[in-house]
Amino acid sequence: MMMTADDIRHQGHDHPRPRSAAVVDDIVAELARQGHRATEPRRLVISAAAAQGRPFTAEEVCAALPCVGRATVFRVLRLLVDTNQMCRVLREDGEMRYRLSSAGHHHHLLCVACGAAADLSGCDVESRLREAASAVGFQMSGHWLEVYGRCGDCPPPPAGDHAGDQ
Amino acid sequence: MMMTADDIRHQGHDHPRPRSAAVVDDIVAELARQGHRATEPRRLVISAAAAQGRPFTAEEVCAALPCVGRATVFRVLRLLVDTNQMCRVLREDGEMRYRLSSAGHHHHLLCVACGAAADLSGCDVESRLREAASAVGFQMSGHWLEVYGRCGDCPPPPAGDHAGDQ
DNA sequence: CAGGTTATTGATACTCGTTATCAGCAACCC
DNA sequence: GGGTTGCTGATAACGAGTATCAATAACCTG
Repeated sequence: MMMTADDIRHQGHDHPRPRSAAVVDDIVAELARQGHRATEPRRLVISAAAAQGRPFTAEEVCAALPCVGRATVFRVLRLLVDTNQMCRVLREDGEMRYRLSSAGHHHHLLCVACGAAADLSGCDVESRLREAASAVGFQMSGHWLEVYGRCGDCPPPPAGDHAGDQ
Repeated sequence: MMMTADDIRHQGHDHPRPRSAAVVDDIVAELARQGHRATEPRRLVISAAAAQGRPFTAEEVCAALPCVGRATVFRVLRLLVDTNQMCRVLREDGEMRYRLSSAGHHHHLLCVACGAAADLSGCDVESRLREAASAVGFQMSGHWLEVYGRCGDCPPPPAGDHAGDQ
């Protein structure tokens, strides 16, 4: 009766083990390395997360996985965040979403048109901020940065318009 | 039976109209200019917000103003955010707080020790980000940045601990 | 591979912050 | 002063996330 993790990747690929399956395995392996069990619900949630093309909400995962309990979805997401395998993304309107990301510290480029996210790194904001902060006697220890705009795949808004966006 | 706005400023000042009263008047005037009525509950909420020394939650305002309904507190806070008289502040733990601020775009230095906030401006992160974003075909239109650390008034953490970095 | 431990699950009730509803009230304008 | 109509307060509802707890299933060990 239970769906398997592979049932989730229904993206039309012909390959028996698409990239997402490897991603799932990697994450599950990392969880195991940290003493967490490799359960089917976890695989399912991770797989569903990997299948998302953009930052997603817990609710979306719940909807995609009716066979997995709500509480479990939240638990797995939190576990992934706690083990640094997933990061939280703050949308411009204040909504918090999730995104798989095993990278270390980084920032996001969030497309306000299509909702896609890309990682931003190789940017030295950090040192700049540290300087500016210390100039007013503030010792910086961390920061949160999200960048909003329009990704390369989205057509620019018609010049001089007020329609079609908001 | 209703408290007046002035009853709220009980900070030990002797002046009949402390600075906060002027702040309240300014904000109420701006609201009026935009077609919103100058009601007593609004004055009370704004006054309570102005009395806060650091970013606050709606709950704190509710507690400080038992005579004002919960819904109204939230309504006024939202109105102030929508009219750009107040900004939202994201704490490191993800909690959202409010802060009066009529300034334009700016960022916050948030002290993780005492919870105080200071505005950060005169920092050219914006242009840096714009460059870094456009380098990957992303047209930046906005950003959200919070800086965490320790303000000048808070003693540095005891040497040799791990607090303060990540 | 059976068998025991124990982490994990799912259903549900609950919390918390915030918003919707709606009748009554009170700013504002004339 | 009196009428419009925006605003208020009480309350119900909401959405995201967590606590509870008995039942289940991973993993270890033999």
